[in-house]
Amino acid sequence: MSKLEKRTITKQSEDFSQWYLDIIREAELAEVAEVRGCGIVRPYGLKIWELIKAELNKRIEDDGVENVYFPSLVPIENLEMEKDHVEGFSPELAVVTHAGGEELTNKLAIRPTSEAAMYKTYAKWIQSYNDLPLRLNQWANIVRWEKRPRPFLRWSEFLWQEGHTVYATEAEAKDEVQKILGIYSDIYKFMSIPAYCGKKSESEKFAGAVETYTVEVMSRDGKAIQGGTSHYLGTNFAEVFDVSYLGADGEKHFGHQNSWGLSWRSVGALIMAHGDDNGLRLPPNVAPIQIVIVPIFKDDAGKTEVLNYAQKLKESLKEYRVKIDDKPNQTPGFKFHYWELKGVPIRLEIGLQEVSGDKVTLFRRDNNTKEIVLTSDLKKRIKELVVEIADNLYQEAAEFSASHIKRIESWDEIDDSQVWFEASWSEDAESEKKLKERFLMVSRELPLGNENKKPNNKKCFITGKEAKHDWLFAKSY
RNA sequence: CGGGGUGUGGCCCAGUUGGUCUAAGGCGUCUGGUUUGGGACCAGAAGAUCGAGAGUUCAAAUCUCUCCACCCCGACCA
Repeated sequence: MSKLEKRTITKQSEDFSQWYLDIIREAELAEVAEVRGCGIVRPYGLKIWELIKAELNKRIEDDGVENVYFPSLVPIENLEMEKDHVEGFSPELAVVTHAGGEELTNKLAIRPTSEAAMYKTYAKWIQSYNDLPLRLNQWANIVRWEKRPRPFLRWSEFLWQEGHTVYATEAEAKDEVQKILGIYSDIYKFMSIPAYCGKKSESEKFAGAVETYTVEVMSRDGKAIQGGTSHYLGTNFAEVFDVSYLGADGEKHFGHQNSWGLSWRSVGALIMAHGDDNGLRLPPNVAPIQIVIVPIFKDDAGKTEVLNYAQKLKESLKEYRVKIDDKPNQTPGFKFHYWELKGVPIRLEIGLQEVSGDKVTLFRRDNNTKEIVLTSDLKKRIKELVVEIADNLYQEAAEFSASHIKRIESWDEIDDSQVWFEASWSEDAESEKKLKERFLMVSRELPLGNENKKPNNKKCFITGKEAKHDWLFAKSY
């Protein structure tokens, strides 16, 4: 019973929201900042983001995108140039009104996204079709004064990557939208999370976009998290900022633009997709520490022997992120719990038993099981396990997601149980509003595979009118 | 912006019909010692102008007023 009292994490089944906050605090990922809605991301939490970032950066650079950096302050009139854009973002703008001890004549917004910050410059850089395509990306901080912040998922200030590209033709631009969507989906797979790719409805798309594509992932409480978006902007912004080029035909044309972004919200998705009642469960790809070695000893003689052995093991595992937890005055049991809470995928327990037997006791966090491995087999076993753990977490999440999407045919089948559902929909905006009002659910996406497919049911599940496609709906964060 | 709630050592919190409160307890921290195979134990220590201001009173963490901050449920939201 005394052990139960030491539990510092609320059970998922009791209060998922509290569980999430507990994990973030106890696993030392982040804490609430002095400024409302902002978070302080601690080293362990930031490292997870940096591992995601490194992988994503590599993929987009491999695809030919270059990194760039624009200022975080944007003249507010730039933001006001595109009508839908300003309507979408003005409520959540943070504005700088004073600087240098004086009131500014031209107010500056802290970027809520960078379309308006970048495209005037794009207009200068692009003169002819020979300057296209222009494919740039920036890693940046963003400020959006949301009414209801949430750690990682919706902080007032957050870090993300935003790609901004310009093509001569619609077809090329739309190709890229899909390619980026694929990269985002791969990034979630890199985190052992299945992503559902699809297109947003009219009401849910990005302010100023022609089309928004999204990757949606499922949290373990059955809610949806928008994991990244890839927008085709058409010539909406190009016409406003004069992003135009002289074509081979000698005529002026507007560029076809895309923007796409993925933020550290993905860290929140990672926590919610894999975490359990004992804490985080990190896939090896994004684990700040992939292997933790816990030495166990009784006296000074044993201590030296065990620590030497641990050191040797660490050196033999150089290709992994390995930590030896040799803190004195903490019992092995304490350390086991601590590193399980932090989600370290593999733990090696080493005591005199292991040293004398030339073996290690290995614990894997994904399924919480132990096995004994001969030291001679350790490298091979770990190489297998890194893959096995990632696959297992992916499988588990995929099965969970799939089993929590149900097909429904009519409004009457919807209940308040918070799971996703698929239904044939008329795509009528009013009906979506009605769904939101009654069940707090909205359309999540028109799945990629359903775009060119007839709906399963000819009748819309809300209006009874003609259905256009099969859509996914869910409550979301 | 509506509805609800909370502010007490680094963290969780007890105390709120005003009076041994000179503010209790747990976690953590520090010192010494014993320990270390699933959240160790003993002894000692440090650490709080009780969210802020004003007021009532012999007496305020406790009552009154004003303000501030944060959290939760919504509205809003790549």
